[in-house]
Amino acid sequence: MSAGEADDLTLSTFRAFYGANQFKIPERMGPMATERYNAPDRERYWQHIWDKNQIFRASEDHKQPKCYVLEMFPYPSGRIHMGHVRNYAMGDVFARFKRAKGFNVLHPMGWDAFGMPAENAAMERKVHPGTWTYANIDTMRGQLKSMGLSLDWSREIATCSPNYYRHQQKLFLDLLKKGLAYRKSSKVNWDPVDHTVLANEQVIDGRGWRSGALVEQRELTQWFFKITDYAEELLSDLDTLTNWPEKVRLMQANWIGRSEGMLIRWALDKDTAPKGFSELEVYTTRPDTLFGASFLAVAADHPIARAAAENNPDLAAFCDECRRLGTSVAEIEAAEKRGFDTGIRAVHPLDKSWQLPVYVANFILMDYGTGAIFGCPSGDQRDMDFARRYELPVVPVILPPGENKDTFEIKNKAYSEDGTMINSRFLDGLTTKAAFDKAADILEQQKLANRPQGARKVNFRLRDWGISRQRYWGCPIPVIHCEKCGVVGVPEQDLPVTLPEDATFDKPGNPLERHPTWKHVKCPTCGGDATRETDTMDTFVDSSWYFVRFTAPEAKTPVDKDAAHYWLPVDQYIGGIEHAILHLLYSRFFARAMCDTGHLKFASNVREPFSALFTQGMVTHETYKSQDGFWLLPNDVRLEGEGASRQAIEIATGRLAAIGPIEKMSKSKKNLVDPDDIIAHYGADCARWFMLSDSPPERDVIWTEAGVAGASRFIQRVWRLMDDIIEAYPQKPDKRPDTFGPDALELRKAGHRALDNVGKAIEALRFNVAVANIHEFSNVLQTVLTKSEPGLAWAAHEAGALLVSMIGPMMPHLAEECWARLGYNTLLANQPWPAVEPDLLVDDQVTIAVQVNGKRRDELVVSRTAKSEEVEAAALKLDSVVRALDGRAPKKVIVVPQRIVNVVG
RNA sequence: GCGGACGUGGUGGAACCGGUAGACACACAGGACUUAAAAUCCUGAGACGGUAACGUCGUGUGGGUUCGACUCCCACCGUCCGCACCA
Repeated sequence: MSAGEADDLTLSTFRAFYGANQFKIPERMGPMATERYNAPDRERYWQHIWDKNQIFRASEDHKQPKCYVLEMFPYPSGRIHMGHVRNYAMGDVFARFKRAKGFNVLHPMGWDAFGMPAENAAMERKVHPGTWTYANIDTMRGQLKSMGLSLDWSREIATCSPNYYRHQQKLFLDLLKKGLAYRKSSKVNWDPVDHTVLANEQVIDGRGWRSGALVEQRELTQWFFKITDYAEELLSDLDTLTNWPEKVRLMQANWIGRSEGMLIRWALDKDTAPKGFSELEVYTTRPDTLFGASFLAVAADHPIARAAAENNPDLAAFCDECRRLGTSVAEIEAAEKRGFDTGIRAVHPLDKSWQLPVYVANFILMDYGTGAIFGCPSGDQRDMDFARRYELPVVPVILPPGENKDTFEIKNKAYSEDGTMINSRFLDGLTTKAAFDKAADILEQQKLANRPQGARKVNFRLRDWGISRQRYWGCPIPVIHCEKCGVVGVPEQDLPVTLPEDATFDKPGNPLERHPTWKHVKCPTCGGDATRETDTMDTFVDSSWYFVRFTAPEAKTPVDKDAAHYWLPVDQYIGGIEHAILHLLYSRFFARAMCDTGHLKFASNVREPFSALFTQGMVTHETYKSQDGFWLLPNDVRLEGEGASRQAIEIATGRLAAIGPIEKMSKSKKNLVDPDDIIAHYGADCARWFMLSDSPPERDVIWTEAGVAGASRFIQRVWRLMDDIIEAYPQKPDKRPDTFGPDALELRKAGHRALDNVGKAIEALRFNVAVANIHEFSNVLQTVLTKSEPGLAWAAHEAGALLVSMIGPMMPHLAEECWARLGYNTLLANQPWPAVEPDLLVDDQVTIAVQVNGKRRDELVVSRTAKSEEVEAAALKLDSVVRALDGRAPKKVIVVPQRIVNVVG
């Protein structure tokens, strides 16, 4: 695929097609214009050519340098939306650019195909979820193909296919063997609308992320993945992800939530403790504040609370009330710190004669730490609020820097920062940190019931990942429950466990559970009657390893280790910020778990699946509302006027419609523009170009008709430029001339400068900057073309080729068409990125600014190699400088070569 | 409450490591071509004053460092995002 190599198939097909389809729009559009470029028509043609030549298939030659470019695969919801267009346009520019730079590029596409919407569709429209899903995939595949993406479609996967999920079941069984998958009974988030359990990550403000229903707490036996085993590594390895957005790393770090503290066992007073309880273990990050303690508190679900409540109806009622307390933002903010004295007394670990009350409190979480704390009101605002309400002692133990011990007073505001210890006996005078260590050391050596009283402990906020879903349209969990043998993994030769086709969706609940036969099986171990697990896996499991499967989608095992070793990690991953925690954290966990179960190996010792991540902004659009209060599609309104007098008119009724704020495109607000309409009307290149222009890719882009029309105009302009080149210089001179006139040279410089800038911009995913540079160059080309001088014929053809190469990754169809028009017999998509001639990047003459006292007064054109003294002398002679100095003598002159002169006077 | 990001013309945005702020584009205005419109081409434009040359001001606000600050430091204001009783 080297430059200049003729591609016979392409050439002959091209000529045949070209001859037969001489543009169908023959109208002359003005004196300068010839035929307009018919994008939709030509795009179909080039897509056909690329497809026929299979040029985007990744090479299996593992000796070449590789580049794995991946965009987050879509959920097949029905049709692609503008968010997809933006995401895939960006990924495609990068993939095509890397191909041109000589990499063996893997750029695959697939479908995140399991999930609730398919079941909802089944319920509403009485179609099987599979039928619905595959129909959507067909539609969306067609739409993606119409975008002209450089995808290797031979690797397409759908997670709902048994060919995919059979391997996922194998992975599950191996995780089970390794203890990384386990079952436990626990309180779970139950979505009463979707009738399913949700992961903590899927509960937002106390509501289900999909249904929006208030989540309830239920005690159920569920499957979990032991992501907490990797908490430390998942946190510390974030530091290696230097090509991830800082924001995402921070969000993950906060989510994992590491804290260093200690577990402390408090002895309970025998007379007051419930039967069977002699001690209470608490978790704290502040053992240094032990002498400021004034109470202990446990969660309502804590075993000791339950035990104490048995003989105390009032306490039992209080605990019930705590459990009912919601977790939504408003409820937490409104909730006061409340507690109930259990009557139990605990012995202070550093003073046996000191007893503290044990409360049940509504602000203690059972599933963090040990579900029990000691309260130090002076050092924690919650404890302070609690102490004031129940009139417990408030003893300041930390003196803030700069405060005086004798005058320092603490009112109702706790001080939780560092300082010097006070009122803390043998810790007095120490710094917070030293006091922490001293208290911790003592407690670790001190014994309570023959065991150390305290132990340093790192605690994480991260919980294990609950993956059980009581749904049909997901990957079946491959286990069998036998009364005699317990939980038995499905033998490998019986995989895949497939979903029954004849499930019913007419009522809520799990169709697998109520299926008459599916779950009744024989136990693989003892042969007795047993039942299948009817839960399916969270769909986030499917997307946690699909990028691995792409490296060898036909492999008989889940992973072809050689292929994975070659291709992974993904070199550039692109997707929405909404996956900052869920998908990206799960995938990082999976990569490690797959390594530890022997499925995967990485070339590096860092087990990160995505070495660079880019999170693109959303596509937004104005909203419109009719006078009846209904949202209107952009297609349903006509816009008139501009500025303050701009107004929208509802086409159907002719009535005025309200123009609302610019928001993310969504079905609910109806501010949608269908990519199909745009592609059919303007072409895919236009949609792509618009998406890449102007807005920096990480920020939101506002979709406007005017912007699209502008992009379309640029396409026609490039097309005319090719006409102009060919018209002015029908033949590209074979030999490069020895000399170039000033304009020809200027054109060459502009071309190579642009080439350099555009390459760097694409590499850094700064597509808007690349677009600006291309505009700038095309402006130069257009001006210079009207001149006539030595070397211009050659330079013009070079410029044409450069321009076309530069737009190639962004508008591949137009570029391919122009490439052919310029007379090349090859596919541009197979051409290498042109080499920059470094000599052309430097100018002999440079323009430097001249400042007087930091204020720009003039500019000076000097030789690039001019000496500072010469520049200084020239600057001082300038009229403007003399005037600005107003007779004063310059005190100092600063000359920054090739940049600026500043005269201080 | 905690954490983070951002703030530049009418608009989207650009500006390398502290060195000519506003590249490029959209919208706008004027002109050319046209019977006309569309399309295309040319020209103009940060604000204020001035016919102009030119001057003053100008990157959210106030200070600081520097010969020089959109860029670095401090304080504040505003907008957006994430987390949230995590001991």
